[in-house]
Amino acid sequence: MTTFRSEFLRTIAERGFLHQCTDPEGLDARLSSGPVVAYIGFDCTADSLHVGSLLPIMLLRHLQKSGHKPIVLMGGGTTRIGDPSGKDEARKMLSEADIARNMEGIQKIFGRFLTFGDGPTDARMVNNADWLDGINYISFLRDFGRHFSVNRMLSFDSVKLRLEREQPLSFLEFNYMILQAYDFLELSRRFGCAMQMGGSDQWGNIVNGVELGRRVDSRDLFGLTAPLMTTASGAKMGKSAQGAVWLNADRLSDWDYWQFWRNTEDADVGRFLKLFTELPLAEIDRLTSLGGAGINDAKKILANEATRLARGEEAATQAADTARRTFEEGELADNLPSIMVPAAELTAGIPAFALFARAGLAASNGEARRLIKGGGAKVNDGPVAGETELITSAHLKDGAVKLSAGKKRHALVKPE
RNA sequence: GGAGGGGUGGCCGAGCGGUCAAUGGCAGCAGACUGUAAAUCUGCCGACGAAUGUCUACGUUGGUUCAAAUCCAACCCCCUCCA
Repeated sequence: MTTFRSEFLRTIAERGFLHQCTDPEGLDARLSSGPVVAYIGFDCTADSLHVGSLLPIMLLRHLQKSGHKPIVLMGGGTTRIGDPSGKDEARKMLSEADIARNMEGIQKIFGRFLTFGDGPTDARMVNNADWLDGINYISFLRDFGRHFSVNRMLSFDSVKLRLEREQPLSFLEFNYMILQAYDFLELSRRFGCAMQMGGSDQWGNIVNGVELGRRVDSRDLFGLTAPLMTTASGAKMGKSAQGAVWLNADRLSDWDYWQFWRNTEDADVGRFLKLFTELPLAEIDRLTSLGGAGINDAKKILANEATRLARGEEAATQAADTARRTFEEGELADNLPSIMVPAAELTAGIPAFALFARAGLAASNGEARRLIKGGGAKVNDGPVAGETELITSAHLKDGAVKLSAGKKRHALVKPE
């Protein structure tokens, strides 16, 4: 690929964000000549986003940092219909209150990565329910439906794959790309938005939006996608022991978030440093060239930087400190995730399995039992005699009992 | 509306009257080896219970049977073809 003149394209190309672009030269010229408004759409089916969404969030951050205006589009309208993707499982119908609450939670995350406001390069958040809700079917079809060719829609990967695999594809879902294309048009009209970004799976939808803008308004719109994030071993990103790796602190502790990055596979470290931190490339090259034990230092830096972005400076240093004390010095760090247990209960004694389940180290009593039987459970770094061994206040050390599931997952039990 | 195929645990996918809490793979958890990595090997992997065990689960609801994921009926949903 040629060298870009615009800071934004150059940055994201160097850092590995760039997968496809509708018109790289045109976009480069446009970005070089002044601030550009660009957007990425996000679902609001949950009250937090997970690491899987981090890539697009970082794209918006780089965009803003290089002097352009990011728009965060919340899919309030589309969420209301129920996201039909991912087969036929129950389409959760979210109430407006749910959606509003989810948007609020998600907004908190963006506040960490973007600067919101009314200035020329300040980010803003909009909800597509604002225009989708009021659509009149007939006039919508007449005004916009005629610009879509079914023949062409059928040729898009998202649709084609489904048909080839004989998987269900509802009309609703088929219409998704039309609604998304319409979002782009609407944003270009309202805010002069000229670019849509997204994951590579959004390519078809984005291209449709670009074309709709040209046909209806003769606008020059641009589309850009980032590669789909997987780990080097091919797994989807964002899953951890406990499930999704949430960006919101109230869904996943700072400690666990830091640990997620600390446990990155060797082969991913360089790529992740480029994508999920803002360290200069030279520094990243230096870190990843260390090899051997040095790669562990690179992982710590990755964890620190990534945690700092999402959770703040303090959270990052605390998590790093806790990790150092827990893993490298083997002492009891009081910043581990902890649960409170009534002092009286602890005096009476709680069966080990029940305590592990309560501490969140096992999903059920049965799982806790298996963990203990399998020898993976530790109390105060010592072995557990049996599943039913009573843990009492006699086990308190420095005011807490340390439970461990394996070498990495720890929790403290404190009396209250 | 007609004909055919199908709906099984987080996912994929066997089973097709008892020995089925249901083969296998993926994902996950733990152990060994290491570097809080990967790869590899081993164990675990519905819930509850100290436990013989109990309960819940093979689209839904009924039925046949001593016994049903497996047979029958109706219904719901999906796929393909025809109208």
